[in-house]
Amino acid sequence: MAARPDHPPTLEDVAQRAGVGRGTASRALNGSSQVSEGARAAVLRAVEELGYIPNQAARSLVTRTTDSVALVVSEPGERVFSEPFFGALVRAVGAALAGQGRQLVLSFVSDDADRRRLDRFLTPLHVDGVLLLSLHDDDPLPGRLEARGLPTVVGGRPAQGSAWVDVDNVGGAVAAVEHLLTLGRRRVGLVAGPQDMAAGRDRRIGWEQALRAAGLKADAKLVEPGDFGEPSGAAAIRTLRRRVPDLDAVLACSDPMAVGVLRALSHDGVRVPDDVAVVGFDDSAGSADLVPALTTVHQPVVEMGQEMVRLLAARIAGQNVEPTVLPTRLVVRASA
Amino acid sequence: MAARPDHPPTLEDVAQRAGVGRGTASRALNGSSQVSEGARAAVLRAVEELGYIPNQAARSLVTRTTDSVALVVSEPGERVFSEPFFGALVRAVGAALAGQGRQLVLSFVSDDADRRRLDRFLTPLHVDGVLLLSLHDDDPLPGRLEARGLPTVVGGRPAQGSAWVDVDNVGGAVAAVEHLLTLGRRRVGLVAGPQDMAAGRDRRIGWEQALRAAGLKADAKLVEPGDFGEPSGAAAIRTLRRRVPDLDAVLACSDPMAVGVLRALSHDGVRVPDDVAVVGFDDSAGSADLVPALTTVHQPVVEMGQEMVRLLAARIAGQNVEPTVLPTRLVVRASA
DNA sequence: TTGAAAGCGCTAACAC
DNA sequence: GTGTTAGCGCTTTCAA
Repeated sequence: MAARPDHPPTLEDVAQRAGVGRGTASRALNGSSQVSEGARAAVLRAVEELGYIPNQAARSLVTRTTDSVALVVSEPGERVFSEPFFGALVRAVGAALAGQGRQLVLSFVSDDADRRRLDRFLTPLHVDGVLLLSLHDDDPLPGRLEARGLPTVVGGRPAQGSAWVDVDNVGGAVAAVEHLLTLGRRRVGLVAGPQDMAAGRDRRIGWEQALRAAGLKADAKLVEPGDFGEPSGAAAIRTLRRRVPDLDAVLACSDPMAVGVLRALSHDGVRVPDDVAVVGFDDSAGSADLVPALTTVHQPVVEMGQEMVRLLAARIAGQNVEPTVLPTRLVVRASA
Repeated sequence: MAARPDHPPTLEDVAQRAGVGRGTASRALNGSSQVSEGARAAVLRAVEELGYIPNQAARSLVTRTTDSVALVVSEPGERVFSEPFFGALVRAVGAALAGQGRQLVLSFVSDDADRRRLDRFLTPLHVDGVLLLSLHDDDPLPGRLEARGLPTVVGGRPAQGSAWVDVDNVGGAVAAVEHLLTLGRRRVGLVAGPQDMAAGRDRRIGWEQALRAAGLKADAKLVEPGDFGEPSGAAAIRTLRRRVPDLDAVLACSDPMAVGVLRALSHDGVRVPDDVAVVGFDDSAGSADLVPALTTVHQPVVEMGQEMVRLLAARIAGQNVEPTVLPTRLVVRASA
């Protein structure tokens, strides 16, 4: 039983019960080697009997660490969060953090009120580090945080000057287009993503590279941008086919857009892949299941979450880290 | 400038700069009425000049509150998180919590290691309350937490004895079936969800109710369960059509399953809605956009998140709350 | 190896 | 109204 009636047991209670001083109890629990086996055993037993759980606030006050990291999602619109990609990434981050005994604090920033609130929360005293999912290019947050001495890792795009993790969008697009060319296609369209996001730009760059490398022209006519959403994919493929009647293949730069493309083609009576071959990007963990017959560029979402957490841990430990580019992988399937 | 060289300014620094005592500074910042206007202004100015940010750990240590709540996702499988529903709900919860000045701590529990870890974290000293997304029926967590004196609100299914928020799945299914009957359909199949989840069961119950109320038989032959995923929807509708050749309508109990149904029907050359009318459930925030032509039972995900947060805040404030059932809404569209 | 004691930064009770 | 002070529960010197 705890000494104080209603409160949970404190370290003092544990020490008393174990017949040692508070200092020894603390050392025993924190794995100091300067503790005799006997003392350590007594403390551990007392902990067990009392159901002692350390008070994190008290510990933080003195250690100036919190064992928690913030995952900040800095977004332009709302749509993003309902996409599978987000859930999968958060899941991976959460699991990786748990493995380090750290807590995941999730924050969204969409307006100035959010920004003000976060500005007071994102300090070295409140979190040990921050993971940033920044969807637009000119986000000032990473810089500000680093300036405060808060280790930060950016996910999804190269933020200059800070640690980041990205997937190889260029390489993925190259592989996709090469695959299409191998199939004998020569008019490969691009249902592109937004060009103010690195992911959108990089995929376009890869498409261009592969085309040029094959001696083909990366004609701007072959490109129609969307917003990563399904309807925009459907609209884009229709525009593209109207503009380029002999289009025989298309690379859709997001999962939902690929679905939109497929749906529009199917609706318009276009045979896939006979008339038009389609390759999409697998943005979510399980999209391969959603469209079983679609060849996709697989995005390693889980690995990305793990890598972000790994880099952040290193930075918290004071090490310098190199940015990571995770390889993408072309998953070839018989197109429907 | 802070007194100590490297550390961020403390309340003591603020007080000194404002020319008041630490107590007054504290009162001023916490909005006590027992502070003169002059003193308050001086403190506020000092805060501004120093860039003072309160040390939450120190505050928690004495107030025994943390201004943070845990969102625990207790899951059977992995798939769930990559579904749009999850992201939308987390988003809504995060926003609502931010409005209360509380932090969102996200935790996943899938194995025993997670359970042990959470058991040490989910205490009144670490979080003010917990929001629980429990996907299976027999989760012991809500009971344990309440026993610890930790306010808990369960989302997604009625957990007996505790506060919970659910959407009116029964009513939604009833409305869907009634709509189908109004259209003149008589053989209304059900692509059901897992029957060990309340959401799955309730939708089936609503389907039965509506059929019986119309004097029709809720034949078990008309029901084929899936796992909420798209492929299972496609498989289910095929089984159903084989078993019930004159099937003229179907209610699909999840977003992805509805998509699977539509895709299978379209692939099999079945006209929708002429041959088979389809109604789905809109589990995500934006599914209406995904399948623009599908009539759906709209699930108020955002409202659900807000309501969970609202109830939790009330419970943290010591009030008793009634469980909430959020109304669903039938969104009728011309089926494709 | 260990106990005692000094804080970490804050709130709240207590005097004035 | 306001300053002073006593802790909140923990880690970490500092002596012993």
